[in-house]
Amino acid sequence: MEQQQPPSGVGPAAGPADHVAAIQAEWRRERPDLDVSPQAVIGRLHRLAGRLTDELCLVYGHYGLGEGEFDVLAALRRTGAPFERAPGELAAHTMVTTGAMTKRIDRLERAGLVTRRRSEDDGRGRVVALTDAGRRLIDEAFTAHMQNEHRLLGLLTPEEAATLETLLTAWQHRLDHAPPPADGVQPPAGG
Amino acid sequence: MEQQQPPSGVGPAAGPADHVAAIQAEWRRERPDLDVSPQAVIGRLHRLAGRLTDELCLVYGHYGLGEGEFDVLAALRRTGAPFERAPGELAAHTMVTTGAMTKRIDRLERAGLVTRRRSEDDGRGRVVALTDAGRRLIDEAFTAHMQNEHRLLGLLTPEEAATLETLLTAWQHRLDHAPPPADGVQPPAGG
DNA sequence: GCAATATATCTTCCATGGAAGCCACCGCGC
DNA sequence: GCGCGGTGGCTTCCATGGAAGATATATTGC
Repeated sequence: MEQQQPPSGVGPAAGPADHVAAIQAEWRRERPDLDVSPQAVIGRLHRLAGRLTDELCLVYGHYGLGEGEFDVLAALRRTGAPFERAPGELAAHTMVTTGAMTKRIDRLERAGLVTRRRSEDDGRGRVVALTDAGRRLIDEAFTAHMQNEHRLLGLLTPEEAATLETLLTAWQHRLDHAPPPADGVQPPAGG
Repeated sequence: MEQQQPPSGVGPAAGPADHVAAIQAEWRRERPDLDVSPQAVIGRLHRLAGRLTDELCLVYGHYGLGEGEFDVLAALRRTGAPFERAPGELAAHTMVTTGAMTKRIDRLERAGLVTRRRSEDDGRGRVVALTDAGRRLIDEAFTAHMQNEHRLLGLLTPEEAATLETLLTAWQHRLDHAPPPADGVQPPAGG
C-alpha cells in the first residue's frame, strides 16, 4: 500500500491509479485542511457497488425484469411453496416502502408473473403468489443471476473474497450497533 | 472458507448472523442445486453501500442538497478556481447522462448556487460556475461530509480499512479490465 | 353492537434519472 | 461561402421510488 497516493506534486496528470485517487488528489490540492482518506474506502465501495449492480441488472434485463421485480420474485421464490407473501412482508424484505411495493406487484401482476388475492385471515391484507410462469421465470433468471455473480466474484481469489466478506460483515454489524452520531457532528448551516 | 456457512441443519431459526445469511439459508433450502456463496460478498457489498449512502445523504440534506446536487457542487469545487466546468464534463465525472445533468444544473441555478453562461470558445458549450454562495455552501457541506465519512470509517480499524481499500481497488481494476462475459453465460429465455 | 383507534394496502403527487431525439454550433472539404 | 457530418446541451417522455394521505378492515373497550 505504500505507493497508494502519488508523490505530492503530481496533479491529475501522471495518471493516478484510478478515478477515486484522482478525485482525492484534487481535494488534497484544494482543501489541504481536510483529511480525505476515508474516500479511498467509501468512494471506492460506492463506485464498485454501482458497477456490480449494473452488471447484475444486465442479466435481469435478459428476462424482462428490472431490479425491483427480480427482487420481489426472488423473495417469493425463496420463501418456499406455495410461494406466497404479504405485500408488507415483501416491502420489508426488499427494503422499499409499501407504496413502491404496490407498484412492483402491479407490474408483475400485469406480466402474469404473480397473482394478488385477499387474505382469508385478514380482510385488510393481500396475498401475493407466484404463478407457474413466475416460478419458471425466476428459477431460470436466478440460475443465470448466480452464474453472473460467480463470474464477478471470480475476479477475486477465494482468500480475497473471504477477507472481503469478513470485513463487509463486520462493518455492517458495527454500523447497525453504533450509537447515532453525536449532535454536533453536522454543523447546522443549510437548513 | 471452510466455516463460512453454519452447520447444515440450521435454518432461518437459530438466529442467522445477518439478513444476507438468512437469505442464503433460504436459497440453500429451496435451490440446493445452486452455489449461492457469492451472495455473501456481493449481497453484503450491495447492502452496505446502500446503508452508507443513506448516511451520507443525511448530511447532504442538512445543507438542502440531494446527492446529485452535492456531487455537482463538489466536482466544481475540487476543480479549483475559478470553479468552472462544462455540463458534459460534470456529467462524465459524476456518471450520469447529460440530460440528468441539465436538470441538476437547473436546480442548482434556481437555488443560486451556480451560474450558467455560454462558452466563449464554443457556441454549443456552456460554462457552469459556482457562485459565492455555492462556494461557501459546498465548502461547509464538504467539511461536514468528511467528518461524516471519518465517523463511518472509524468503525473499522486502520488495518481493516487498508485491507478493504486494497481489495476494493483490486476488484474494480479487474472488473475494468476483464473480458466481457462469454456469450453463453446468460441463457436466453425471457426474451 | 358501536365508537375509537390501529393496521395493511393502495392512491396521488412529486423527485430523480435514463433514452432518444432536437437544435445550435463547430470544423472540414471544396 | 456553403453543405455535411459530428458534438454539446437541452427537451420530452417514461420508469421508478418516496411521502403522505385515503380507504377498508381489524381490534379493543364499553
